[in-house]
Amino acid sequence: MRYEIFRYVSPCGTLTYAWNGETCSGIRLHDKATALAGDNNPVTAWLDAYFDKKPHALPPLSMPHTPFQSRMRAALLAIPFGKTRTYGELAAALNSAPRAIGQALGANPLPLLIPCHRILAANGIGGFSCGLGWKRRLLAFEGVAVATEK
DNA sequence: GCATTTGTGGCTT
DNA sequence: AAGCCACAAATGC
Repeated sequence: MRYEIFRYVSPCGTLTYAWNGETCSGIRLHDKATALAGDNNPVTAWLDAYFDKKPHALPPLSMPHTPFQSRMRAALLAIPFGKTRTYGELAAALNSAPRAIGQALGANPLPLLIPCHRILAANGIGGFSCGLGWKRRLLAFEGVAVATEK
């Protein structure tokens, strides 16, 4: 399977994603030197819409590696724009445990497309797999005030 | 109140 | 099968 790394410049920074022509298999939130210029992929379209605060259907994503991530994905996608949930809430929704959620989210190969950045700790911002700075920027972009910051 | 510890539950490799 | 986790709630002080 051949895939290419594309680059997308967003208001929150530069990110790169792997697009094999059919599905998005992964996304990285740091610039990659070998990244190609972004093109009219569904992923780019989605990102464009997202950063324009417009609703848009997700591009074809490579299926999660585990069934639970599927549920998690659904739960995450259910979070409206600009809203956040806590790990505990999400855990309750998935009938799971907060730490497990963190683990699963951290291993999520598709951050941002699956809004894992909207998950905050009960009294903090929590963490982010691809750099906490991104999370803060994204939340700020969505107009979410993080309580923990001070 | 604040700091630390413990419990939890399951995901990832 | 063992380690790992981006939490949370409960104690101890």
